[in-house]
Amino acid sequence: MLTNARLVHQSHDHVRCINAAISRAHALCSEANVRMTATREAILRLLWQSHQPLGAYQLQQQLAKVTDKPVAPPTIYRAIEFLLEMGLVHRIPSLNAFFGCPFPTSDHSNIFMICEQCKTVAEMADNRVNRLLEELTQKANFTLNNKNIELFGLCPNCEPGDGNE
Amino acid sequence: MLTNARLVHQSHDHVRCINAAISRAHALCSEANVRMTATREAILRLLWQSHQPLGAYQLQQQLAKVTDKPVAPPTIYRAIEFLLEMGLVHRIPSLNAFFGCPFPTSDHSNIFMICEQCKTVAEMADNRVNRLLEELTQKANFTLNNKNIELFGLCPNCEPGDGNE
DNA sequence: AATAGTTATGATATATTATAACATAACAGT
DNA sequence: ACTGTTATGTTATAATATATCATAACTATT
Repeated sequence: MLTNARLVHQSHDHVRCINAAISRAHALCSEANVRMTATREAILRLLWQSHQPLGAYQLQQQLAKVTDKPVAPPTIYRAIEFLLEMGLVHRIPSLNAFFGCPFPTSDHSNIFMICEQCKTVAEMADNRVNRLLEELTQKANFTLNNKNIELFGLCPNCEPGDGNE
Repeated sequence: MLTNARLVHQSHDHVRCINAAISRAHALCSEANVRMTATREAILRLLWQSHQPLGAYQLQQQLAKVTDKPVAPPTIYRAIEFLLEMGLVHRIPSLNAFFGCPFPTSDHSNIFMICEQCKTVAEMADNRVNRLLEELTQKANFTLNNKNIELFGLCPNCEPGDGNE
């Protein structure tokens, strides 16, 4: 099982998170011979600001603060589209929101743990889940191409009883 | 494992599907002391017309055909909200669309198999999946409340090689 | 059956999310 | 410098969803 849950749910040096993600992104792009432009990097950076996903229009607002000139929705969506294609970000359909993928190089059979209170998203990949779903869909003669597994609940920080601080 | 995959993917007496769903719905509502009104029934019926999910505005159009007077979006969304709460329909977030739940009485740990070609949705519930996800989330100290598991691929009818007809 | 309380719908407006279409700019290779 | 490609600007609009206030329908009790 591969997960960033510990990282997401505990306080950590998030600047390193961001920088690591950005440099990974640059590496992936130059490898793929595609351009990590200023806009794209800015958006990716914003999506890494926290572990909470952001909507396109939130991104637009945040971007307006950071850069000088405002940017229209299509630009935002184009950048997002690019980042999605490169596997650098994920979209959470139930939230209409996006966030930086912590494992851009691994295959994307991803499971998202979405905290209903603080909205942070942690990610998980697990082969047993993959195998099980593969088995079940095969029984139904369904050819599985893609998954979106959204788990809603409370992260350790928002769980009243415990507390992880 | 509980699934309606066979039913969805094979030709069957769909009028019975619909009627069964509607009478189950009535039963559930009278049991819960809530009202299955004409609008709500009409929408539920539309959502059962096929095994393809419908968006709110599609429902609005379809409803306009069936009934005489047109109905505004809030009415549609309110009916949907009610049906969702009663567990009679599901929303597929990636599609912004809704469809009739085949197992309104069972618990809703549901897995959706969405055909990328014909758009039909079959549903599945499986305890192994539930247990596995419970186990994984526990390891991450995440309290699991709800799931949305969307599987994208090809149903047997749309799979080129095979064919199930 | 009149009344009051609750629940459902009508109606209007508007918020939110996403894309179409066409123009311009920046870049990459010759 | 020129050309083709890729990225962004700009404007408009489509598609999805909700807020708000008014009216109607139902329910239970007098």
